[in-house]
Amino acid sequence: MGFKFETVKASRISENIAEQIREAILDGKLKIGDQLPSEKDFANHFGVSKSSLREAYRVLEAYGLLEIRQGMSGGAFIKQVDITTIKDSLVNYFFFQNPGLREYTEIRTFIEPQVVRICAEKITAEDIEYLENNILAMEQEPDGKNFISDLDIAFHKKLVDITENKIISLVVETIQTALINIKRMVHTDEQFLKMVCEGHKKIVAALKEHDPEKASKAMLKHINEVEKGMLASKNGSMIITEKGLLKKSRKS
Amino acid sequence: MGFKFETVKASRISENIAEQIREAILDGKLKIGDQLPSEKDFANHFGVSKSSLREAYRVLEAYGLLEIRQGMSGGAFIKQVDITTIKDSLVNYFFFQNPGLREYTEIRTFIEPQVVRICAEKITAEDIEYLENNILAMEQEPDGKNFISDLDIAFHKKLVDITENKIISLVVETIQTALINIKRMVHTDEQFLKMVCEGHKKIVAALKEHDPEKASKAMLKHINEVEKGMLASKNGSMIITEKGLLKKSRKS
DNA sequence: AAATATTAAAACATCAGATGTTTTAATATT
DNA sequence: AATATTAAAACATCTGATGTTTTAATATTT
Repeated sequence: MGFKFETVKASRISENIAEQIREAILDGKLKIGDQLPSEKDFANHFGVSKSSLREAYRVLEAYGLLEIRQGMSGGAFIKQVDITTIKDSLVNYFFFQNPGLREYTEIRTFIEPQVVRICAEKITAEDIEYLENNILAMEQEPDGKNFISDLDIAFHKKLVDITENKIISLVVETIQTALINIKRMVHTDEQFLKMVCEGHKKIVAALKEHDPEKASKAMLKHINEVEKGMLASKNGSMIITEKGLLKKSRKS
Repeated sequence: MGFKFETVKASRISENIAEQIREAILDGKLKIGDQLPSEKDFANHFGVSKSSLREAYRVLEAYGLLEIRQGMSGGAFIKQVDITTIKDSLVNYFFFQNPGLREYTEIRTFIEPQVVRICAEKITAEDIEYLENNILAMEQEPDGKNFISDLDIAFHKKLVDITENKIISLVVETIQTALINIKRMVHTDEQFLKMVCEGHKKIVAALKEHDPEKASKAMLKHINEVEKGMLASKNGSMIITEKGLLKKSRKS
């Protein structure tokens, strides 16, 4: 025939309803905070059973578009999709894709040096103060643990936020979160922590001088050092490799 | 208290079940293609009603982790999350974030010039043939329409795929898709189309010479030209601006 | 009068069981 | 051998009952 038809999925009532509501949101007909009718009323309105409507609500809730509250003044309310929902679905997606550490590092080396280039121009005194406090906190942390990870995420997130680019924010934050999950599995020693702090310090120093080139180079160096550090570190059951990311070497 | 407790959400049976299954997948206990018990059996196993189990299945389906088929040898099967699921959730997310055209262009200028830099080294004769055919097809297309968009996506996707970086692929493909949706709303004239083709040609030419620097510059120029072109184009009801992306100017 | 306790109602959460629809494998028919 | 029929497994939907949460209104106590 020279072309292919799209595959059609048998329409399920709940899907139909969920899609109608989603489209109403995307068309601007339903706004954040708007309350949908109660299960009973809405089911009647659509002429379907409560179960079908409830399934539609569950799906929209999974999309992050709906918040459902129990109780007297409860109900179904349109909600802004939050970044956690997105991160979760990316976790699901990347679980099957299983990117290598190299892939994470590569995209970071593309984006983050450019990010700090912009930061070098736009950064304010308060931003710098925030970053310096962040580094101090990281240094004073007795023995790493996961609190460090949060500080690390916060550091890179702060820089990205300065660019005021929501897409870049999402991308960097997501990668950062994924990397942290890997880091948690390996033993990050004193030396690794020191290396991270030093890297961050040099970046901030360059930003203080409003030197884009210097900041960019410092960031690039930092990212590559972190990768090297992660490849070097290991613990009993996990190994991080460039490809395959992490393999359980445990024989159970 | 010096710290904050996490907010707890009242546990719903369906959520509990969905999370258990999701974790089994992420733990590798359930593999792609594995079939879950039938609604009846699994509900019995959990000691819950069929409706609760069905709601859990709906949620997992929304996550893209489950495929449910009707019929005799049907049932619930573990599925690899596909990119469409992710794109859809990003559409939901960005609907509320509403990034400006500038933000899309900016991250493209970060990533894609670097992508072609890698391509300049790794590209094969077949790749080049594919890209050249893509450009030819685009030129021969009588009057734009949306077929062009698919070719445009395919062109950039091909380049990204050469890098063999699944994360970059996802990011670029998602941005490309989002941009296409915007492009569809404005009138892209003959001139715009020609500009895109010329841009693509120059990129391919540089790749043929395996010149990373040249390819990178050509890509950067192309991306910026496309942005300029989109800002210039308009139709009756839509205007594209750097910020706010697109506004309906229709007074209804 | 103010603080506290009780109560009622709205809305979701769950359950149980009946009925319908889809899909496929097995069987029967041509 | 090809086609048509049938049976069964599994999901899809419906109905209606009961339980749980939450809040607002009311009553009670101090």
